[in-house]
Amino acid sequence: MVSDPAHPKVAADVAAFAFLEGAMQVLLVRRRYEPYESYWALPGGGLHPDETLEQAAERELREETGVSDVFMEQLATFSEQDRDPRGRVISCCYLALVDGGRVSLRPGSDAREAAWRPLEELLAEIDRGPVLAFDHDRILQYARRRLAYKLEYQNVAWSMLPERFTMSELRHVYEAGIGRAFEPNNFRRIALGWGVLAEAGERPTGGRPATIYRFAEREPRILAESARYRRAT
Amino acid sequence: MVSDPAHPKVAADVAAFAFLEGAMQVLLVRRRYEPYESYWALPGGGLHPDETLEQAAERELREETGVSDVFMEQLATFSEQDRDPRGRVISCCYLALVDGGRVSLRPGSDAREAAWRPLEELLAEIDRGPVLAFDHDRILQYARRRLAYKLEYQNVAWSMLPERFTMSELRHVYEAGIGRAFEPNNFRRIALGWGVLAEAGERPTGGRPATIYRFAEREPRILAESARYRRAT
DNA sequence: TGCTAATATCGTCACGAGGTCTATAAGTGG
DNA sequence: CCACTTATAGACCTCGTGACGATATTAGCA
Repeated sequence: MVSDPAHPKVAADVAAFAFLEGAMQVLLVRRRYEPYESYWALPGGGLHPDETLEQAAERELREETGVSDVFMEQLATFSEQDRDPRGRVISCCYLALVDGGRVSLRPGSDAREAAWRPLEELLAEIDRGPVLAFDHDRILQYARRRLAYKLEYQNVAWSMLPERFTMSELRHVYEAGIGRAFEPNNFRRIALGWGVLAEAGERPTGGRPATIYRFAEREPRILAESARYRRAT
Repeated sequence: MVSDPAHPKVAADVAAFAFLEGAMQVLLVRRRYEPYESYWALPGGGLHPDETLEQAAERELREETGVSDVFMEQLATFSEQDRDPRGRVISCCYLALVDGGRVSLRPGSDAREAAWRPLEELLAEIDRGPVLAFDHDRILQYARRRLAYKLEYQNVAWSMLPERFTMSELRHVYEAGIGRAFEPNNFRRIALGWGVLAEAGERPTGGRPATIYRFAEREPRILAESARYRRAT
């Protein structure tokens, strides 16, 4: 497969995250073919002529894992010459946020299997040495930083939660995505201050029942302006 | 110029900003050839086989405008099928910050001329209708948002200032880049609080002389953590 | 029925960042 | 000597938010 260097191969890869079993998980596929045969990798593949990069990312995610209809945002484009041993491949990477309880994994033809892997464990493993195919270790680290930032900045957590959830569940998503424990009461006060949560009943918990919330608007919205050295009168 | 759709043409474009004559300016080139002949556009061009996208952005900026050795950061990749009438061209766009007093413009072979254009006026013109070639109107709007965010987030203003500057000059860069007036005393207190400014003499101003500052470190650094719902003990 | 444990929710305090405003310092030109 | 300009400095106040304890509501159990 020789490629005209003026027209390199272009691909889209996806770092998809979900909150499952109390931890943040990333969606990986096991490669069926060379190169990196049997390695784990981020789902992704070549751009088709009739689609945008975002459409390619959605299609590859659907084809390789069965996951569709999720929040997606462009991350960055990676263009190092040696990132693919087959030749020049430029990869535009996307961040996807998935409600893990809503989707079921169906590995596609290019993948032996698709699976959620705990993010923290995987990142710790990567710190000790290469794990994923291609430059996907680096891409995953990049995606993780963006995930943390995105959660603090916009109300995108609804993408990773069922329709109805408790304040604890919301907090757990934030704690897992940002990688830090939060004071429950402070988190609660601030989350309610966003003005995007609506009450939707109660749920027994083994202790005092928890209020159930839903997102009043399932559209991305800036949660907090960075309010530095505000304007003069 | 027919292109294999599986291997589209890949280009890098640059939105370069500088603070000149009291206003934020963006660097444009006037196109010499079709399509969009004689239109103003962002500097940019096709990726060479032996370079990364960032290297291509630097090279195109240097070749078309004479500007080199500037702060550069990837913005986003645009892949709409119809963004170039010649066929499928995917453009990876970069944000560049330039010290306008340090560089001199030298238009290259692909450009009739290169010029700084006042950002606010240009954006107002864009609001009234298409102005730049291709989808560069949209890319410029995207770049402007990133510029504002970047200034608040990291100490990248040194890229747009001479070695030595006064607090007023620094504030003017922020006001022009973010598009808002700041209370001088607040700005001063907070800028000094960053801990990255060092005093370097005085300069007469027509009133009380201004303290001259320089950046103690000319490396990107986070200025303010987003401190929301901090961790529990 | 009491007691404890567990979980969620609520109230309060303190501190610091940042806004507003006023005062002072140090030049220029009448 | 005074008015004017520009930069710098201090005082004060509000508000967001981190820290911590108190209260509400269930289950389990003797």
